[in-house]
Amino acid sequence: MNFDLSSLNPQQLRAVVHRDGPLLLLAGAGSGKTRVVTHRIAHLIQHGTRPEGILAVTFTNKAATEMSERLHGLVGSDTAEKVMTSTFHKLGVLILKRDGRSVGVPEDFTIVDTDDQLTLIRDAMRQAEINTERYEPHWIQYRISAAKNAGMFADNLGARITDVIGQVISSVYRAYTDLLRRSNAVDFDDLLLLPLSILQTRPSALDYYRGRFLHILVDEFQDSNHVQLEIIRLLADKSRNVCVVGDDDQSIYGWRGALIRNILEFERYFPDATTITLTQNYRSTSVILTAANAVIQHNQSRRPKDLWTETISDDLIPVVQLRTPQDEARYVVEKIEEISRSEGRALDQFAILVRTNAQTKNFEEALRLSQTPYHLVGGLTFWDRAEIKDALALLRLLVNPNDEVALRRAVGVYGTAVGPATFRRLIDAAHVHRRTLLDMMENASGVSGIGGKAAQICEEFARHIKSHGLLLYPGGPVAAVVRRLIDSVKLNRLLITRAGDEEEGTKRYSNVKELVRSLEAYESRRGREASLGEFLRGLALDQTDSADQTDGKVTLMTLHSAKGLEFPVVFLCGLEERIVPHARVVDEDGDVDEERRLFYVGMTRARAKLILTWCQKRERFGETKRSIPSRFLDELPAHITCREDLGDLAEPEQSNLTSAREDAFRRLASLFGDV
DNA sequence: GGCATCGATGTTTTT
DNA sequence: CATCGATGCC
Ligand SMILES: Nc1ncnc2c1ncn2[C@@H]1O[C@H](COP(=O)(O)OP(=O)(O)OP(=O)(O)O)[C@@H](O)[C@H]1O
Repeated sequence: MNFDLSSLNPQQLRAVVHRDGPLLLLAGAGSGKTRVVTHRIAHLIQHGTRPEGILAVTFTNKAATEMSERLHGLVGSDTAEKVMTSTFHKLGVLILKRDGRSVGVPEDFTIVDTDDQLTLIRDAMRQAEINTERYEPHWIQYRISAAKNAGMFADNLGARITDVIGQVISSVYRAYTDLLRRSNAVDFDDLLLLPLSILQTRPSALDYYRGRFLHILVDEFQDSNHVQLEIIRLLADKSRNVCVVGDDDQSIYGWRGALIRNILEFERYFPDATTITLTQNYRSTSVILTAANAVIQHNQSRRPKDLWTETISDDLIPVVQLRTPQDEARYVVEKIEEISRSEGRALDQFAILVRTNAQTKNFEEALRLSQTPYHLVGGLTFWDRAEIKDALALLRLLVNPNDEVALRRAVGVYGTAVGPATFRRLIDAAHVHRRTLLDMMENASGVSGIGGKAAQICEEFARHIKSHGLLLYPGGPVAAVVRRLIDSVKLNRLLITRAGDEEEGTKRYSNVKELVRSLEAYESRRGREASLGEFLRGLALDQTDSADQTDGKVTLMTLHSAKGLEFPVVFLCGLEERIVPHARVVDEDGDVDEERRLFYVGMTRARAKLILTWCQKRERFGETKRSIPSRFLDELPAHITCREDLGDLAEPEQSNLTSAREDAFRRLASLFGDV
């Protein structure tokens, strides 16, 4: 073990060695919360706790990886590997795999993504006879998700909200759940809700997990929702060994059900909790911290904190005005080169943070053009390509022949002649005969209403899937079977036909081969433990390309993805009204304070240098519109910022102001008949 | 039942 | 502007 308690300040030390009962560490950005978590784990292990008995939960994969890496450095790889560092959703998969049968989920379940979810919601609306014109499927999807995050099943929701809208949502929710279960599938929210339900209703399961996880630690607890809190509550109820850390000022997931009160009122849920706060920031310079503190001060309800730092700096924070996002990207890339050269910083010390994934496009172009190595976090990935989803649909079917969404997609690729009507008949027949959809397809000619051509294609397709499905068995080869299936359906030709262009089709097929390579890599990693189902579930949960090295590369990502990370030099870009705060929040009377927290999170990622930029013009939905700087920029103390104007348009704020003033003047003048 | 064209809608943010 | 679903024609 390679860790040293003397590297902690007295408060941190107290938290690390705290023994009896629940512990809450509520502290500001960069005060060493995550460091406490990792050191606490190391300390527990050193004092005899089995590493397997420790569960460290985070909310994002990146945070889990980060935690795991820090742990490796502290206790060595062999030990670190045994500690269960996981996201809540991964933990949910673990519980569902072991105990899902009691809630109607088989071992080899499918996890549907948000696209599939929407497809299913549309189906469910049709089934529940809800007009898709009258109710926006997206909105229903959102409402169902919100209900799930609040711990409600369809019946709970229907009983609780008795007005028409509540009934509409709960009826779709019910039909949607039926569809999911019939497909042996769950959605992301189910990965939390169903495990909670298991823990609540199956005492033997609860006992098992309580015995397994003797110590629980949760990072970024301000982002927990109702269901997550309840899971922790149940798991820790007996041992009382729970340590949660977080910062109310960094709560940025309210839109997916996170409740700040989970952390602010922690003592209500764990009455015997000890609370420790940390006030020294070890990350940022005084200038950056002063700026961040000044901004977050504008939020109404928050726990006041007095964060301070010893790192004095007199570098002002540039607030740079650019003309267009293209200019902005070029400027940032040039600046990175310049700073990198003058200060001898490697490129992995730089991060470009933006509000939306769409904003990354211009930066990618500029980075590529200047041949600056970069790495993009999140956004649309390799796995979102149509041909990859097509191929994945085939794999999903191998594992789970009930996966309706996958079947529809896969058949569509395999051949024409099978459309919605055929599908409907198959589903109905499967229902009547209580067989899987794939079984019905195999005997499609026996289903009334399905004609020769369609039946033939169905049967052919079903035989491909079935015969290859038989080749999969526990401990057996995986990638080899998949390769065989892809050859036997002649995916290569199918993709070329579909693309209508040899070259394009071949390109798509090479992406599929890339997918197979990734499966091979997974298989050699897991050896005989490898299973296609696990590979697919892992992919649903985490689409990070593990081959994408971050060393020596600039990081480009959204503010949300940046939480918990730190970089010596941070660029916060696109700081305009309608971006930060986002238009949707402003227009729909949303939570502007959460947007401010997002800005705060961004600023506090920076260790040494923070550079803020905004553009005068920006394209939205094809048309270029004038932008004005984010209101949050006005909240920065003027004496620590330095405004730079690299735009070429007249100040829009001023011209607006002027014209408004002129307007008022004219109106006033007209009253006196003096125009 | 497939296929082309048209039009609405969307870019928050993640698992 | 680009995607995706709905509509209508073959
Ligand atoms: N006692 C300490 N002495 C020196 N450095 C420290 C100390 N505590 C924390 N740090 C350093 O400060 C930085 C921030 O720590 P950490 O990431 O744990 O903070 P955090 O509170 O989790 O931050 P955030 O909430 O903003 O994600 C890290 O680089 C960490 O190594």
